[in-house]
Amino acid sequence: MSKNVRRGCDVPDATVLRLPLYLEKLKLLQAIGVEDVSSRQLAESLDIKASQLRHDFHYFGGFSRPGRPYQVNKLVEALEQIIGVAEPQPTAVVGAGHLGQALANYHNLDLQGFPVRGIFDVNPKLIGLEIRGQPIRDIEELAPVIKREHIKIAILTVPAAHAQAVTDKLVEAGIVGIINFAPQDLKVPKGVAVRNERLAVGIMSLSFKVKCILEEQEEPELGAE
Amino acid sequence: MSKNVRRGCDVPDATVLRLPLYLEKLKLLQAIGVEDVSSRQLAESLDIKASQLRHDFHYFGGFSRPGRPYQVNKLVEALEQIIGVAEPQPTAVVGAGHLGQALANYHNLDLQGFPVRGIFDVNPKLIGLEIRGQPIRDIEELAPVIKREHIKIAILTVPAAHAQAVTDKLVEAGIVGIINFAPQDLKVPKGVAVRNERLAVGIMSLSFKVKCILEEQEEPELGAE
DNA sequence: GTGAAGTTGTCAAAACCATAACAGAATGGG
DNA sequence: CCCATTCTGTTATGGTTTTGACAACTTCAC
Repeated sequence: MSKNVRRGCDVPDATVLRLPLYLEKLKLLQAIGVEDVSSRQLAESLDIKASQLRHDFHYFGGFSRPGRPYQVNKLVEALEQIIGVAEPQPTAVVGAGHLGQALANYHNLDLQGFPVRGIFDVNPKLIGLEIRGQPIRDIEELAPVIKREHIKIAILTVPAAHAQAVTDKLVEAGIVGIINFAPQDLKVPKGVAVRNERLAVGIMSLSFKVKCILEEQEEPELGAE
Repeated sequence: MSKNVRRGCDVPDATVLRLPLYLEKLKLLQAIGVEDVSSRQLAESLDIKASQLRHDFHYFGGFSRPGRPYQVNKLVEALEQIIGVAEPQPTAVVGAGHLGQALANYHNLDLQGFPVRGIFDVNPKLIGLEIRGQPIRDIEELAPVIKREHIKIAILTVPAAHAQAVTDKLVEAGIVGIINFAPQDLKVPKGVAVRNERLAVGIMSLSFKVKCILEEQEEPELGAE
């Protein structure tokens, strides 16, 4: 009977990627005072199938009972718990170049539950500068600040050449999750999660589709009929 | 015999997402003078299976002959052609807030084949300011500049509330691909591709995994044995 | 020349994910 | 009370992607 053991991990990646979308939309509904929502309504507003939504939720056990629609408040609470943003997750921004500063300024991060509690760089010209109340600190202060503020998640925006070295420091300091904006694969030990956010990948995959669209428009009569 | 018709589109998304990674790694090899590379070598350096790499390449026809490893130069050229960056793709940045400015400054975009040829905003305080040689222009100039510079791809970094309205203008002006950083679904006509880059989705899916890791570490003895 | 080692292109099997289908439960109207 | 409707949880079906397997080919050593 090892079925009950599953506490809610070992869920397909594809499902995990959708959870934030569900939460986002539900918070919106909550904000305008909607109390109940059916899987069909919610799914349609996200342009997915209702069965997929229910299937996704099913990994975490029932959020409602058959016959009753979902209660927005309960669902928001449950998703926050599942995603891990029921409590705010203090976050560090490592690398205070243009992108790092932009992210530290992005107050939506705060709203979503990821307040920035530390900004770091090596450049002496940047150190001391304040962004939304947080000073840019010398990267040497990484470990103490991370421990003091109980930071588990870091946003890495340093140049690719330094990414691995800084990552090692982050892991050493106790960071468990890293969002990597550097075009560089990171090696981390087991027990640390990395998510790569590569702008170049995104724009190139878009470029591929753009090229396809333009080619199709040029020769629309080719092929069948 | 409609098999030869396939010019290289209708490829799985998952494959398209990997093409930039292949190209990136191959350019690196090229830079250090490597001439040949086998599917195994290349795959290992990207932490994927060699069979998957060959399978991906297979969508576009053979890049080599059985028995011979791939020639780095030819492969780079072929991938650039496929992705559509054989020629530089002039790109617009729409929304010159913190993120927009950071992206306009990100010179890696240039290197990857996406030179910024237009930066736009509505804020009069920003208009006229220069970023890497490009002035921030009034958003009213969108259409003429896009046409003059033959821009097909736009990076959208405006607030969510304005995202759809600006998108409509972009489409009207002839944009074919949009990278959307706003947490807002965009409606576009057929013939326009959109790629969403949502930081919130990334950080939340990471948060989920972090939560799982921390829970596992707390109770590692539960379950089997 | 011949065999061994290594390679690609290609197809088949396995794993994974999305969609559809349906049983059981709640609600509301008559 | 009872039926029609609506809903979820759950399982089955269908499709896509990943992985494995192998034939055909090239190179190199001997």
